[in-house]
Amino acid sequence: MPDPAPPDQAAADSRPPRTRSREVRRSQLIEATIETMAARGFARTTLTEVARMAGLSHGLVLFHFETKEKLLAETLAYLAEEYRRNWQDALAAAGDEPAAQLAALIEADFAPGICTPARLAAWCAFWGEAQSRPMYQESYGDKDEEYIRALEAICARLNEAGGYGHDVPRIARILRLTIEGAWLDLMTMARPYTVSEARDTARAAAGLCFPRHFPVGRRSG
Amino acid sequence: MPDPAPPDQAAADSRPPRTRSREVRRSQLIEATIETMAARGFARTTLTEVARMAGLSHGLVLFHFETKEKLLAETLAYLAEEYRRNWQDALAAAGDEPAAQLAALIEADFAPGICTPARLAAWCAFWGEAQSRPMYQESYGDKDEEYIRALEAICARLNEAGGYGHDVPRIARILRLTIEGAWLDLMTMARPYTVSEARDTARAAAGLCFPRHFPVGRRSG
DNA sequence: AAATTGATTGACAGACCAGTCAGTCGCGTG
DNA sequence: CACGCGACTGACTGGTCTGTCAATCAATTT
Repeated sequence: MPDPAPPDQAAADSRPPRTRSREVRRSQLIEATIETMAARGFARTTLTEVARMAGLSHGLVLFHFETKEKLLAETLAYLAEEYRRNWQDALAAAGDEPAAQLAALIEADFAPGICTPARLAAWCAFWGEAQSRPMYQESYGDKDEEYIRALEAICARLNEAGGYGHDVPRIARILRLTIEGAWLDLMTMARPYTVSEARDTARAAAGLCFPRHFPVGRRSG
Repeated sequence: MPDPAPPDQAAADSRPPRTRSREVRRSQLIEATIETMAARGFARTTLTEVARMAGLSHGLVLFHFETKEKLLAETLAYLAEEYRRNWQDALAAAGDEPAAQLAALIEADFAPGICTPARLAAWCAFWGEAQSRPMYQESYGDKDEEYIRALEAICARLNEAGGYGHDVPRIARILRLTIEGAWLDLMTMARPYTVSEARDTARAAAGLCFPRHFPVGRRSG
């Protein structure tokens, strides 16, 4: 029933306070969870720490999420959804050419909103714990499968257009592993390289797979 | 691993019992730690659970390792050393041809003694927690750097021999990411593929990088 | 202004866990 | 045989963490 929408920024706070506050708090607590997991890892992430990161009491975390388990599950779902929307939007904006689509996919995976230190670290933390928790695997298992399907479709079109004669699922897997791996290298490596170097590595892999579509870039401008 | 030490051999007990028993127990407890981490993840690995997995009391774990932290650190060091020796032995046995060396490296990474469900899962668990714990990163940071150096050296020789004109560090990184990624896919994927399919993917990546040395694989052998 | 409703707090309870310790067991030695 | 010593056990402790709850606060509504 609340519908008034004055576009004033101070007025934004005067929106229906109960229901809206609920969503604001949940997002805020999920962000705090990501930060905490990045800083302390999965095992040492406590509700008290999450609450302190958000500047709130730990009772409130339970008020909004009921259990710690649910908070973590929702945080993972939040990350997975954010990731999915990111590449899907990029793909939708890339037009119909498969080469442009693949380039857009690579670009999207290293976009600054997604490829953040805290988010990378949180992904790693979840990922390490997930294989012993089926509930977590579902959240990003679906996301991965969708991504794989999209990538294979693009590779199939490139493969046909260029007459490369590749084993499409396998070539798509090599590309995915390079992208994901470069992504995670940014987190793992003792001496990390830059995001743009990671992206260039992924592009180089695309060049190996489809040289006629991604001309092998000597490192020039 | 030449010495998995199957228990229940009366002959094994005839050796100096105190000192040797100490080593046997430590290995046994480290193996139990790997199993426990694979089954329950890092966060839910408790000393009591490790002890029960080994059929011993939890007090004994502390007797041999002093603290839980040290147990985990030694388990990670154990895994890292096992991994390192595996590929270095394979490399040493591969002769002088860089193509054979690269093939041996790939083969070694998917060898049955190393590429075990429990070991893969334990690696994942450590890996997810490590980025918030510098002490862990050291253990496998060194190992990784050694591996990278070896792989780059091989790639450099192949690159020169075949006149490929590759950016060597980058091409070596693509290969490493494919190998590591395929390795971890075995753990992560909701619908996992087989070890031999993972290995074939790594070989296919080698074929993309060095087609004249790794003729695009119809299945050989 | 009083009442209502939902958000928020912090003290508290119950559970669990790492680490301690006093004592037991088993084997080799004097 | 008795003694010593190292391996081993399990009850116990102190601390921490999750989850509960009654009280409080803020924003509407009556």
